[in-house]
Amino acid sequence: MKLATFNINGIKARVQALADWLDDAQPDVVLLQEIKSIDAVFPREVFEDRGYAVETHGQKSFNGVAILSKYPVEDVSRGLPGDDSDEQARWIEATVIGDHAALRVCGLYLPNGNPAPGPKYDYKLAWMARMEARARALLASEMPVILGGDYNVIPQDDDAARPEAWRKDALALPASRAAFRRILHPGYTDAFRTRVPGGGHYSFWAYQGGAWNRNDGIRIDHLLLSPQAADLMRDAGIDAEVRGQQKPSDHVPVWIDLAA
DNA sequence: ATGGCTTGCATAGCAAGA
Repeated sequence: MKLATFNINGIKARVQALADWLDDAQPDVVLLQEIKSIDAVFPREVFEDRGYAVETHGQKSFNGVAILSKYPVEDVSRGLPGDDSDEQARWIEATVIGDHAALRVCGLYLPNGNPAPGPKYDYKLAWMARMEARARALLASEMPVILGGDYNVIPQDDDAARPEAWRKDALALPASRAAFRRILHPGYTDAFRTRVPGGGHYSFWAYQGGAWNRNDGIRIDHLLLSPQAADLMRDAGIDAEVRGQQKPSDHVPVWIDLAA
């Protein structure tokens, strides 16, 4: 089973680019972020015609997450637990029934948090604390769990072409990195890191300043695997070439191959 | 860079992103 996460930066603007990548990469399960669409107008037929079940959790203009799956999907849950007043659409989870295992799959769009300090940064850290609680609860289920999405966290200096440029940014501040480690530490594995050590591998390049052509990127899209999911992993990678194609998102797909 | 692109939207300049 090939499972990917992809921040598409607006589904309306990215239908063609996303369809082209699906046809080329043939993922079985895709976690989408920043669909920037309400559920009612999400172009689900494009994906249903390709054999995907479509589950969305959108809102108007901003944020929004979705799951595409060629395998059956059960028990879909929308919204991150822990704050009933939070109306931002940043979390969706579902059970995907593979040929050999049932996986609990969570798609997430973690808040950016800039400018820091400030209320947006406070929201980011509070959201990460809620995610840590949910991640711990899922570990206790002993199912294979995948936490995939746009984390808006540069975990280490190796994950940025110019780490000094991000020193005071909400994506790399010590408190952001510590909160990321608190999610990881109870038992999750950063899938890409186990497969490819060292720097120079990114998942986002800004639209400004020729960032792609200068390879001035950051790695902020991650797939975290519970022990039971890590045991199933056969391979992991980043489809960086997608960033150089027509009308691209500023993020690219990050994927894993699972024996599931 | 005090944001140099890109997206969405009450379609005209904003807000938000990272």
